[in-house]
Amino acid sequence: MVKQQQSSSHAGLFETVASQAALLGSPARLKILLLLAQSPRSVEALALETRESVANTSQHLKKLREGELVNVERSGVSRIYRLADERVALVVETLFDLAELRSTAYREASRLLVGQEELSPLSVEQMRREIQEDRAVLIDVRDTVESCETPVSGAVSIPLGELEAELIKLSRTKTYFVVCRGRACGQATQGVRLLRKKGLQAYRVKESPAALRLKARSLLASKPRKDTT
Amino acid sequence: MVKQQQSSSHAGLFETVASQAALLGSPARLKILLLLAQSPRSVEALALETRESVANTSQHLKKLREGELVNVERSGVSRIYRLADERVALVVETLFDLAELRSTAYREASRLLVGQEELSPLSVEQMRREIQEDRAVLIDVRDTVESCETPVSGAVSIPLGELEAELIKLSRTKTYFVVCRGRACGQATQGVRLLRKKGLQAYRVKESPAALRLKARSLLASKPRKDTT
DNA sequence: TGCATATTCAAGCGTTCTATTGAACAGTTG
DNA sequence: CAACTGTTCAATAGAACGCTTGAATATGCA
Repeated sequence: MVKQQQSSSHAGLFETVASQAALLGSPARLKILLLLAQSPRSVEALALETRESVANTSQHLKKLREGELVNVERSGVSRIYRLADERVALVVETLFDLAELRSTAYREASRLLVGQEELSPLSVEQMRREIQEDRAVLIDVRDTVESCETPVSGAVSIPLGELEAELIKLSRTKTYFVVCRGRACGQATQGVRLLRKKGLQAYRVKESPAALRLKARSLLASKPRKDTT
Repeated sequence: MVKQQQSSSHAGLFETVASQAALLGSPARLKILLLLAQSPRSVEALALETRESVANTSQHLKKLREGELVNVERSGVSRIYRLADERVALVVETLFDLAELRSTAYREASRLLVGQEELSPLSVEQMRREIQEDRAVLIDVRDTVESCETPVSGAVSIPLGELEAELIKLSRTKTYFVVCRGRACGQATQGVRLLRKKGLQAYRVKESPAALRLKARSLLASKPRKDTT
């Protein structure tokens, strides 16, 4: 038995937050947001990459638009959607963090897709130091479109498809960190396996480019260092 | 037209994240989580404070339990629910951040409930410095149960109901920062208005106790200072 | 043992959500 | 102007959701 207490929310504060949070409660929309976090895309492109119908994708985008999470602009015959704010990507990332922390179902699914042994044992700060001191190289295996639109500072762009051909140029004395779209993307794992098959020391970076950008910024804020790249 | 690209999610990675995110897409559950972020509570207490039926509250809690966001333990005749992890509170806080950033509806609702002019113009770090150097006092106006369970480091606990009686003891030369449950809670605003009516310089702290704890920790990590309190 | 209390369960009802289908609506290009 | 393309809209069926009601379960206490 507890004494009653004014809930102090006459207005729809919780309702507005919930309606935006509910937008993140659909796999289809999470996929869309993850893709938009890499680079702007047309409806058709999103539909193709999420394997959903165009109409369905358009409807999801409509909701995301109404929820002020994405913006549209016309470009010729198509409409290009983009995240309304980089911080939207970070919130999505936070949800993946949460699932990793607190959902056994997620961890099982993740084990199947991404593997564990490829993960980098180093923190982002440690990796960054290794890279800055030339003992390691950070490879971004995403499409060039994506790595141009949302570049990872200090990373070399080698799309996964070209990685095998580039292997010959890689130094055997360095450590390789591989980054892709983030947790829910298997590309980095594939890249790591490719590198390891050639005897190179390679690890997967768990964080998404957006999260890396944020961390880089806060690292710079707390202890400024000279920028490589 | 974009070249097709393996979506690389055979397993239900997005589905698992979405199912957890969907839990946060309901106002009733957000209220529950906000309350649990302050202190553990029984089903009945939660039902009373959220003004929902007990059965309904129980069902929401069941979902939250299945989603591994809360834990239960028996205590005599009632069952006490608590957040499974402090980081769950931070994710909820993040969603409120997002709404504040990106939902005009939220900002309107917030203006009605919480007011703007009471907000502290200082960052958390600045406030903490003021407090450590004795120019300011941080007042936690939550119930003593809550302020004991999730204390705010450096804060004095004066429940809102007792604030008026305590006014006489407050120094006129100091600045007062008032903290409550966070963004969606009007108590701090009421406290600030009370203090200002007496001519004291007072501001509302937007962050929740959980967020303050996190920030305090990372501040300590980056530039260690001696701990007051 | 039996009653009171706190919580959960089961069923039901109205609403909302997702994905599908087919049509409508621009802009673009010949 | 007409054909085409990319996108949105409208209508729909099926599932899921949120809340209510009433009953069932389990613990504490006389």
